[in-house]
Amino acid sequence: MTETRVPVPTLERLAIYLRVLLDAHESGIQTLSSQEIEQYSGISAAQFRKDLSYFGEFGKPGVGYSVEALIERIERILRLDAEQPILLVGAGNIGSALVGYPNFQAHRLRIAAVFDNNFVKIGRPFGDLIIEDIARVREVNAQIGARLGIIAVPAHAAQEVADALVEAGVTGILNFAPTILRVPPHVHVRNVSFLQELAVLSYHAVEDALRVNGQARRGGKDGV
Amino acid sequence: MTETRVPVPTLERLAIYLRVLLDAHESGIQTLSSQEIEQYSGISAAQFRKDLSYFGEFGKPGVGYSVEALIERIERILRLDAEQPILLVGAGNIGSALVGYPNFQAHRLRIAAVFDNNFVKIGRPFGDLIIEDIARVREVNAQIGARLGIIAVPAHAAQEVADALVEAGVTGILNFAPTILRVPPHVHVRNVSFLQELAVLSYHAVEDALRVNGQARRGGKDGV
DNA sequence: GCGCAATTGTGAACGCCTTCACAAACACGC
DNA sequence: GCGTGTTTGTGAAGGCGTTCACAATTGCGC
Repeated sequence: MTETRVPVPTLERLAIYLRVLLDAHESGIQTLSSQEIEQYSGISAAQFRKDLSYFGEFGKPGVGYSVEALIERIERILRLDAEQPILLVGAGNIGSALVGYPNFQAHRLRIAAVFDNNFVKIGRPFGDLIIEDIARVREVNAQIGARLGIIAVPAHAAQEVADALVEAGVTGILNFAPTILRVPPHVHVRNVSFLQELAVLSYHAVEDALRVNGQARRGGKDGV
Repeated sequence: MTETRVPVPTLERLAIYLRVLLDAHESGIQTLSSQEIEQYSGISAAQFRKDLSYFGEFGKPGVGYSVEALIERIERILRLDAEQPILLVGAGNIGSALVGYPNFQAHRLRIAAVFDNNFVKIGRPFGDLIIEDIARVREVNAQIGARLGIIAVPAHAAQEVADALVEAGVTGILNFAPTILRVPPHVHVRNVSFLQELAVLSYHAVEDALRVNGQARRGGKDGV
């Protein structure tokens, strides 16, 4: 039933292509070959063509891809052709950064409401918005109809917020809290974890430093 | 030469295990089986055991893993056993959120210096730190010796900052700017892209909504 | 119109990570 | 001590996404 024919990595790359194409469009470029897209995106030409092939044919052999048409196509695929309202929960540091993030606009993503559970914050302005009570999320989203939500609260509160968002009709959650969220199968979660990213970099950065210094790795697997 | 024996996904999961283990440790739990870790982390027991096998043996058959010892082991693998200083570039919204992010501490990650190129900001306090001139990054890092850097500047300035960080001795970069960074082969980059994450969610959220409504997909691949 | 150069779309080969399945190791009770 | 139940560590199998390679298609110049 849940036919996820399109690989998730492909979707992730579509967003990258879109960015490259928007840049090119702004520069007045009208046509791009997969080869050129490789130059700008760092993703191989073959990969690009394969990714697009999941959604049909679009380029012209010997010519390439129409920048404008491809932008429209990818936007339609990613449902970024119409404005996507988003519910933000958590009016703290991260929430603040997100409200002020300038790049959403270009992708027609808009934070349509902000929630918190701290009664001191509720009612206060937050960017262009007023912080609302998380208890009212369902009520508010009955008006907005958002399918996307962002969780930017401390880890211990994240699950509760996730439940509330799902209750309110959200089917896609971007989670900044360092916790595993339990959600119904029809809801998609993507986690953003600075710590995880930094941990991976930490491993590589120092690992490489040891190699560069010509320092021998202590023998066997145990020498880590 | 560059023997990356350990898969990157494994490293990403190590950070997750570490979090689970730290939680368990705090709860006074002394031993965990791979089965129980699956419960808490959402990652399969087999995967967990396989991941650990890259670094040697550690559990005891019939018993499980010592929480405390495993924490130490993973911290050593990820180089989080000693404090890791980090250079942050960009004293804007995102930079502000990062400086205020409370969870770094538990992983011994510390933002050791903040840089910007805006002379209005330079010299001002930023969290516990004073904003320094990005032009001095090399000089400053000669003292700090950081191998990790975070780029939290607008896309158009990101490449220049990356070059400066590499010059200053950084070998791992966490990039928040929506651009592909060109770096020497010994430098590792990981990108954090809210837009990309939201785009993927946008696809799924609406895709599923259509299915739930029982709305037939328009025929063929083109019906996207 | 026709040959040539460029570029697409895609089946097939490949490689890598995940999952499986089981022998080996250990605790515990009797 | 020995049998039983549990859990680990890991080769082998499997699945999935990437890369390869090439036939098909188009533009362009002559």
